[in-house]
Amino acid sequence: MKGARGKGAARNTAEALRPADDRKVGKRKALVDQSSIRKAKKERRAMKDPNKPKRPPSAFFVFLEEFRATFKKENPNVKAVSAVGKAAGEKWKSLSEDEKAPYEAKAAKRKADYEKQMNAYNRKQETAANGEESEKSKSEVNDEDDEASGEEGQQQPDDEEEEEEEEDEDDD
DNA sequence: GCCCTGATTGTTCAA
DNA sequence: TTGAACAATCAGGGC
Repeated sequence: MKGARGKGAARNTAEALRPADDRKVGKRKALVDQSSIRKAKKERRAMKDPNKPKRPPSAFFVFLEEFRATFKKENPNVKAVSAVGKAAGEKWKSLSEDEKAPYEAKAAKRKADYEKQMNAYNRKQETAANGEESEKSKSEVNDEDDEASGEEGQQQPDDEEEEEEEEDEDDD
């Protein structure tokens, strides 16, 4: 992970629907004005579970991954992500349904994978919650003599979901 | 030095 | 139903 991710632009989905020229006008300033929003976002990110599976890329993002490599090769001097994003967006729109199909297939696959991971994640969460609850009731029973017992008891079932998907590259 | 921004589209989730 | 958030990327700029 690169740590700070630029969710700034994407957050303006409504704005994103507007012409680019509209959008680039003092965007950052406006956002800086919304410091409270930023704060909230920060808090949200802070409390976000790092173990939670990341959202799967959409077909466009799958395409973008590939496009970036190509774009870099063809434009080694252009480093701005905004340029890549713009170019990718234009190219994406120019693609036919047929050309988009493989990316959509990949995205679907990733999505399926994501759902699996989410399942496992949710199960883990439930198990943890249950463990906590039983732990709570246990401590209610034990009341005051547990101090020494430690937390070894709540060993989570961890990786029962080995995620052995192994990417069977089926595209064309 | 750390954190945020920009630029894009599609998907997901919450209200 | 609608709209916000987030997924990747990384140079550059602000504080």
